[in-house]
Amino acid sequence: MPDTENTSLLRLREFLPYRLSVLSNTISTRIAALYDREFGLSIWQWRVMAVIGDRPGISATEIGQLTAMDKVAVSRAIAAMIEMGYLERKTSETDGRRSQLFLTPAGREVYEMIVPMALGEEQELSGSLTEEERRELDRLMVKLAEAASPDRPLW
Amino acid sequence: MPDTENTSLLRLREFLPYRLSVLSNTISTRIAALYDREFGLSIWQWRVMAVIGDRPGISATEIGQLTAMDKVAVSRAIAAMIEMGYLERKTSETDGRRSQLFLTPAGREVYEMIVPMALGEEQELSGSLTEEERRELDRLMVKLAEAASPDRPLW
DNA sequence: AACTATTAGTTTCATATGTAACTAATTGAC
DNA sequence: GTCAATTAGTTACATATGAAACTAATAGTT
Repeated sequence: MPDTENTSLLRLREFLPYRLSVLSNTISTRIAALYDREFGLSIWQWRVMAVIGDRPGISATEIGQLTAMDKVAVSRAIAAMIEMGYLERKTSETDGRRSQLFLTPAGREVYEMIVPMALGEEQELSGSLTEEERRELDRLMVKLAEAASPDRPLW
Repeated sequence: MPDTENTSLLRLREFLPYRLSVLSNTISTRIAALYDREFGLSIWQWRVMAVIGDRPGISATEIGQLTAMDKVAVSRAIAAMIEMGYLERKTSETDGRRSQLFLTPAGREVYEMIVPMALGEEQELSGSLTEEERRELDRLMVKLAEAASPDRPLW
């Protein structure tokens, strides 16, 4: 049994973390370009908007928890969208540190346009899978997420 | 049929592009921390090293194609690892623009240590799946990659 | 009430990253 | 052979990102 000089072979393109990363980046880049072109929003801004659209009055910290973004990124995304006139911030009456975030009419307008686009994008993606495959993918991703962070309850 | 004010609902956490991104980032961050701590290598540097270890004499451009990294990122990763003494560059004799890259003995040493770690990491991840689930995930990812970039032959 | 610890969110700073401009070498057309 | 077009790789610049320090408000302890 010749023990050739090649230790244990590792081929990047068969390597799960690598493949996941490339796949995710391919998709994200594509979507980012779309939202940027159409609405001047970054992915992060769009994520924040998505959450606020779904839960008006939510705070920055909660957004961070829901989107797995860190608080600096959330803060910046909010600041930019307030600047653009898409968001409005009220200080919570019961806790002066906490902010409560809402879409402005202009923000809601964008939101209502972008949601169908986002869903369409997803359709195009997961539409390439059968219903059963989607369920299976979902299941596998949950398993991987658990394996990747045994501690944190990510989903 | 009440048409409530909520257009078509989008819940970020059920949104495939978002979920993929979070999963991939979770895994990448974890791996990046490991390689950085143990060897002072970034993920990009490690990817470049992985490819060179597998194909000594490869050029920067080819590395870019194999790793889906852009040429600037490849160039920087190479420069840093030459600086660290892990890589060696020879200019191709048949084409003066092309460089040929090799691991130095020090670089190979790191490579031989890191490969098992990387494989171990992957084991921990994909070890959470059965053999059949792995094959299925593989298949689904290929489908998604094709749907995401109908043009480019990514895999 | 005063004092410490904690939390929400922002700012600062250093680093990472991507785009575009650039240099150097090669190829191809004539 | 000369000159434009292409290719490999680097550099420069502008922007994005993350960690840590910071500010302001609240909560908890005595």
